[in-house]
Amino acid sequence: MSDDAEAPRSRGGRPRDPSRDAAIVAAALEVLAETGYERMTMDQVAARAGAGKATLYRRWPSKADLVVHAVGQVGDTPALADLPDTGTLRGDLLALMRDQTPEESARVLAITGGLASLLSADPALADAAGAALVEPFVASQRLLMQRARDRGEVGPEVDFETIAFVTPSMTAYRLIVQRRAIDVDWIRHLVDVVVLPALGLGSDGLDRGGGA
Amino acid sequence: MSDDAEAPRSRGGRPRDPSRDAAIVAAALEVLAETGYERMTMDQVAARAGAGKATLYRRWPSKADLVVHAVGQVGDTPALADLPDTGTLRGDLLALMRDQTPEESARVLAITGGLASLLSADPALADAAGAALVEPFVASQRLLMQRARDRGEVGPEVDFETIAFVTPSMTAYRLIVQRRAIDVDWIRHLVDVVVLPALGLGSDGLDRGGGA
Amino acid sequence: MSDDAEAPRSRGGRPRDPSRDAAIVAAALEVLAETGYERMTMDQVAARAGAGKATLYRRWPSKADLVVHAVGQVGDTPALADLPDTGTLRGDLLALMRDQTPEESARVLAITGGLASLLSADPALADAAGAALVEPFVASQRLLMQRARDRGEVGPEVDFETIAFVTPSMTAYRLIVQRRAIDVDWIRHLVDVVVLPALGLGSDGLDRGGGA
Amino acid sequence: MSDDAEAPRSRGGRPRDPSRDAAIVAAALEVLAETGYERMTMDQVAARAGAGKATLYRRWPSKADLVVHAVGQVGDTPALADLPDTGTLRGDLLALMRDQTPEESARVLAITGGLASLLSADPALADAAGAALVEPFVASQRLLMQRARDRGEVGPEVDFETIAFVTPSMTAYRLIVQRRAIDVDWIRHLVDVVVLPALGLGSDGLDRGGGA
DNA sequence: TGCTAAGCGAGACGGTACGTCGCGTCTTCGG
DNA sequence: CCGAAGACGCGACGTACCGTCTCGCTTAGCA
Repeated sequence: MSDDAEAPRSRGGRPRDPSRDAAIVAAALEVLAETGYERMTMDQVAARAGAGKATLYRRWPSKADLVVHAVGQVGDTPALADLPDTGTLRGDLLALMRDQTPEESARVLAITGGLASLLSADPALADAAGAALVEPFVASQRLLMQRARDRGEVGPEVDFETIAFVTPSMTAYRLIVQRRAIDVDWIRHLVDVVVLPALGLGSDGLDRGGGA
Repeated sequence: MSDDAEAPRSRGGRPRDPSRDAAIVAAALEVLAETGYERMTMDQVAARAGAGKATLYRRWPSKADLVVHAVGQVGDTPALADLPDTGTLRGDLLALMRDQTPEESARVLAITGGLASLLSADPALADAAGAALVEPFVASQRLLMQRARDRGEVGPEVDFETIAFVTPSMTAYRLIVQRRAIDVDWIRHLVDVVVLPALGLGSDGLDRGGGA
Repeated sequence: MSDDAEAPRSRGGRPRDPSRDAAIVAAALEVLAETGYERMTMDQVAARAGAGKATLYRRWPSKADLVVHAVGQVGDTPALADLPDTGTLRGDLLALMRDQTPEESARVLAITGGLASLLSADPALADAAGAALVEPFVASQRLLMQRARDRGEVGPEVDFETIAFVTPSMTAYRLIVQRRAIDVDWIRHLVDVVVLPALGLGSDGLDRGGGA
Repeated sequence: MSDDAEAPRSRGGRPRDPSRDAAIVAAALEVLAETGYERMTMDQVAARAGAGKATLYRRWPSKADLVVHAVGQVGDTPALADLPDTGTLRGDLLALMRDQTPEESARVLAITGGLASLLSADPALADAAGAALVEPFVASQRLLMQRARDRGEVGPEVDFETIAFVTPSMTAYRLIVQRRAIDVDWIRHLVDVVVLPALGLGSDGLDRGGGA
């Protein structure tokens, strides 16, 4: 990845005001959470950010791009580096979700709900959104499982490719279709009932009973 | 309480032409599959149905309502009565998907992709869409599992509530986010690697290896 | 004028209810006076007449035709036979307008105002409207003048063709453009100041002073 | 009290492009002359002006308002300052109409015909149309007569208020109801047969014979 | 210090789709 | 076959939003 792909700042002229980026993204997320993607308008966002529309379009080429970028900011994308390490896969998977306060969860719910529209707006955009929002999530799942295999916790024959999508898929479904928040109990239940069994980590005193 | 709770006004006036409903819904699904929700226009649908726009709006109050209704029709909602009965849960779950020809699958993919926008347009609408499209799917999963329990194939302690959502969730994710079609191999892999293990039906000669 | 131009009432079937004609025309005039031609709708007229729209269109081929017919009814078109005969042209011309009560005048004002739209809707229609509404008026002017000439009151060289249009034109202008009612004073002023001088009947003790 | 009582908001924002006003008004007049008010559509006007519909509606709140304004522009309102001055009232009145080329006359005919609809659309609109189109015409008549009085050509007792309306009224009638163009012969006949006699300017070698 | 190029808020602009409404026709029922 | 009721095809209306384009002003960085 070279640096030179960034020097079109020809010469002279007022530099962009970085404070506008933050204001616009914040306004976009607010409006998105309040009204959903369809009903959110660029004028609304500009007005709430105290910006002109040209300032928005100077930074992002379209409403969809702005939203993808904004939403990408909110998911404090668990950096693959500092994933939790509790010693067991179960502990790791639960820890991954533990930080989510209820408020944060509600906010993500609202935004995610408002986001679904994007997925069909444009195939390329759907890919971008998927890559920006979901892939990091899938990647962390995969990485935790790989660590478990390295520890010998999981056998070498297990196929991660499908199982790594279980939690992201079901989380997305719950957020978007069911519009229900993600809480620790639900995550624990999902891990114990679906993910660990699929990985061959049987029912050893895990949560196996009924749940919502 | 009788079923025919439908005699709203009638007395006088030309009755609605039921053939228009069908024509409109068909046209809507065509256009939806071809262009996606955002680019589909009501004029387009009306023209293709050979109808006036007023005829559309007399039946559905908005574009979104029309689409939700139309999409609800397409799911040849597996009638809970005639679900497959192959003797084993695995056979049943695979048979559930077997009818899907590739063409049908591609069509569902196109429509589903075009539909995602709707989920955020209006919470009530999202509920309606969810209820019309996904709940029947979840219900058949649940019912097949219940039959397996009745046969003694699955223990009484297993929690269906979460597991019944695995296949619908992952199917939706694949269709909407990944935009990949559903084929039998993928379904078999999903069933063998995730669903059956979660139900306690271990790896007895099942597809357990890697897959896409 | 032969009778045979009227016998398409083929055979059998319920005869038309003549009371509907009157109800429809009355309703049309009401709505026309209240809202003007543009804002008057056929549904409105039908509803007020307690009729179905088909009943309207069975009698008149279009909204414009209905209105022309209806307005033609209101102008109790001075039958050329029983024109007033006071012995002098001035007396005749004034008598022609004398019947108009203020209420009648206001009603004509309202309707005429609502009518103007018609004149441009369709050239043929404008002709029809002109023929039905204005020509009889012009004809009575012409006829009164002709009688005056026969009496020797007016010389044989005077050209009626233009002068017969003076009162109709100025009346129409006042009603449509100025939206002011026609009253006896105004008519007398018009006759004395414009019409009679044009006919060579000079200012002999006539109203010659200023007026509105 | 200064004249420039016009500084509504300004501060910021792109100013309205005055060239759009002209283009829109021109397009409106073209379409109006070609098709009449009823058949003229705002999309048509916008397309021909190379403008968006919003640009039309930003300036005029409705189709009717646009047309009234546009038609008001067409009347190359004989500036009261440079009215003809031939030395006699008859010469002045004829000169007033002389500039009208046949093409201009046909154009005015087409537009005026297309305009009549408006008169009933809304009383206020009718007033506006009257004020914009007819009042200047009446005013020039009145002014020419006043000059004749100042010259001693016309006696001080003659009432202009009614006579000034004769030519405008009869012109409007001819244009709108009869849909016939205005030509010099007809004007001369009108002046000689009606207007001058009403002013007490007798038949001294004037056109007094029959005419259309 | 003053010049210049670019950023900025504001909002007009060309398009395009929306959802509504009116016309004139057609289709049911009951008389 | 008439009449009330009202659905139908068509097409224009006026509104709203997108993404672009001016305006007049402000704000660096280079001279």
